[in-house]
Amino acid sequence: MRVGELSRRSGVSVASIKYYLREGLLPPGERTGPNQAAYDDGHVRRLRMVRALIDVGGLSVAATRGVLAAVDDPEVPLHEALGRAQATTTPRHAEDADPDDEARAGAEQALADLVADRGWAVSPANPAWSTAVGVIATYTRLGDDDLARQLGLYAEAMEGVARREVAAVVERGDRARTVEGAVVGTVLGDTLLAALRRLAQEHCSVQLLGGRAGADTGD
Amino acid sequence: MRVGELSRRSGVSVASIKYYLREGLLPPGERTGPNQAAYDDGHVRRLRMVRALIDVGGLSVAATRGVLAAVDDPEVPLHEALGRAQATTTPRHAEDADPDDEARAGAEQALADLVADRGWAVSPANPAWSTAVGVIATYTRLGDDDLARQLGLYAEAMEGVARREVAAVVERGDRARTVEGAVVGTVLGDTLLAALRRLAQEHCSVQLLGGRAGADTGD
DNA sequence: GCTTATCGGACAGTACAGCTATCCATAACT
DNA sequence: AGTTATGGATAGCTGTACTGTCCGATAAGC
Repeated sequence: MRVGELSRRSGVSVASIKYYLREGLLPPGERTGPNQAAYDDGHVRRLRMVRALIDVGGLSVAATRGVLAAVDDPEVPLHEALGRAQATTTPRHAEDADPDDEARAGAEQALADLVADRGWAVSPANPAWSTAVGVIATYTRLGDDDLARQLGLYAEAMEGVARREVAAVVERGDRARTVEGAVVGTVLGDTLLAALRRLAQEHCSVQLLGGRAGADTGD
Repeated sequence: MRVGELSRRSGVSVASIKYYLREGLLPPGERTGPNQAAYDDGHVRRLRMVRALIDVGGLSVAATRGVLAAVDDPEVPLHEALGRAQATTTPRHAEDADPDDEARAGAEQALADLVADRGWAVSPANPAWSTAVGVIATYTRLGDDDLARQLGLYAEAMEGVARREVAAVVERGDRARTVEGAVVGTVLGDTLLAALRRLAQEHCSVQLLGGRAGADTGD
């Protein structure tokens, strides 16, 4: 198939397909002549994945490229591919380490304690680590310590989720599909969890505060 | 205090403060002359909150303005303010309802079943509803049904989190602080939960797959 | 009282992301 | 043979989030 059909089948405009080709999100088609190329179902799949990561997962084009690179490279062992995919999907909050930042130091300690309590084997080099530290620090800086007190609860909930997710990922055969599924699951899972949290909040809020559900029309 | 000091105390440049004033994220200072105004600690707090929502929570300036509008309006009852804050912080995935979209219809059903199973009292008008439907539909469209099978787990985890969060919010006095805390908790909580999920995944992945932690340096 | 820094306000300009449009020589359908 | 589509390159567009510059007015230091 050529771009026209690829576009029709994927719902992505030809112009955007060309853009994704340029940006390396979509591998070039197989050449059938000096200026002619053919695409296959793999391209349709890939295109759908790109749109899912960008539109639903909210990744940037650059982050998407990073994720796909990890998915594609068969050299990389599974657990590392997952880690790398994770790393590229975790937005980096630079923060640039203000040396005497009390809030951040406290947050770092709080997270270290939490991890120790739960017996987690994690490395502070994981970008998620500094993201978490940043959030905790921000929260305490805003003068609210609720979130800090709920940290254990959050960690427990996420451990339960992660355990089942990792187990589900591991018990599969095909590496390519495994990595792909894990990546999509990680990225889309964030969005899904956030949405379910809001629905659960609405439910609990109705229960406790009475009245109608909170989120009528918004804006 | 005037802009210069406000800038120093908040770490936000004067130019950005002026921008936030123009965009209505920061209320104008109290006028002390035809072209002179004074700011107070409330402005410092507000500015910190703006940066937290934008930098850490990843909200756009427009979304931030919506959130703050809900926080500020004392007419709105608490549970509705929370809902509206929620609505504005839930990114709208337009989707524009393709009429015969099988995946979406199935996803809608799956979510309805889930909500019924758990006995949640939620309205499909909640923007989080259509976000969740969109994610589930995308997942099935990508040909993977793991996430769909994990839906119940996700919902359970989020219900546990939400129950404690709502309880924590309700038991406070001051309305303004309550709403503010809830908003910040909702927005920053998303980021924190995502980060903790990744850390938990790393831990579980190390346990199950052996080898080093997955997220060494990334990209 | 005079100088110099700072202020608020308005508006133009910048940087980047993510497309979108146009052009052109070739190739494919009809 | 003529219309339409293709690959490839490059220019342009739209939106977001600032940043820089200019202005006349004011405040602060001497």
